[in-house]
Amino acid sequence: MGITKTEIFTEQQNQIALFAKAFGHPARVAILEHLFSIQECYCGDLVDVIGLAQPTISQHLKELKQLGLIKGNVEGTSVCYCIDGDNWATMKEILSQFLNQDIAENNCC
Amino acid sequence: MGITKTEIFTEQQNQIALFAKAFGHPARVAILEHLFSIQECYCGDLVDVIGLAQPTISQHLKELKQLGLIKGNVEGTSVCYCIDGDNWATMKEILSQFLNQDIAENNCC
DNA sequence: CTTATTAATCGTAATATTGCAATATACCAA
DNA sequence: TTGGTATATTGCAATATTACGATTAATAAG
Repeated sequence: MGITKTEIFTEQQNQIALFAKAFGHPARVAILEHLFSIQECYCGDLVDVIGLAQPTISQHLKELKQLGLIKGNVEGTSVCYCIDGDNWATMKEILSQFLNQDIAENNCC
Repeated sequence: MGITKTEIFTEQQNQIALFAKAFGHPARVAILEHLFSIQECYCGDLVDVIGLAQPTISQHLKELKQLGLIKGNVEGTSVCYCIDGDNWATMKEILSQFLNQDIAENNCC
């Protein structure tokens, strides 16, 4: 059916999945890495750096913005994007808890 | 087009995206959380616990296994699944490096 | 051998995602 | 006002994902 049954999962499980999905495409990984490395940049810069069409980059930026991971600041005809540090920290905390679960030694495999 | 242009991204960016995609669905998050909490379990257990149909759970297990995050051990007609500790640690290292990037203080937003 | 049990696979429907051309919008400069 | 620039939005085609019924495969039990 292509539709995820979110209602049968906990809010925490859905939230982890939502954040993880943001990193589930290399273009969004590349956008975030670029933002980390140069602090701030414009949509057009990302189009040049990454090599996808402008509407495609714009769409990926929109998803990251809707999740709160980045912020956009209008400067004339340009929009300057950067990481939203507070929300990034929150997301990091949620994902880290999931990643850092303790692994048992004696299991079936 | 629905197809990701993996060839224009670095191997590291694609790998982060691949791992993140594994956590991009709450059913797989739930499967992994359950495996962490009880160390090992059978496919049928997960069907009961999570509430998706058996073929659906089997499909999610297959994806996690292909990525190397879990292992399956055949026991008669059952298959016992558990976390693959080594590969989990590798994945955790790769994702942590991405999540723990330093955030600049003075940016445009 | 027959039957039950468990999980994998196949086939398919419904929906989501990716990517881009075309267009729209918003702002600036002359 | 006109033209240029930067980004967002729309519409659409191609592909991927999610979910499950039906079936198959493999083993165990009687």
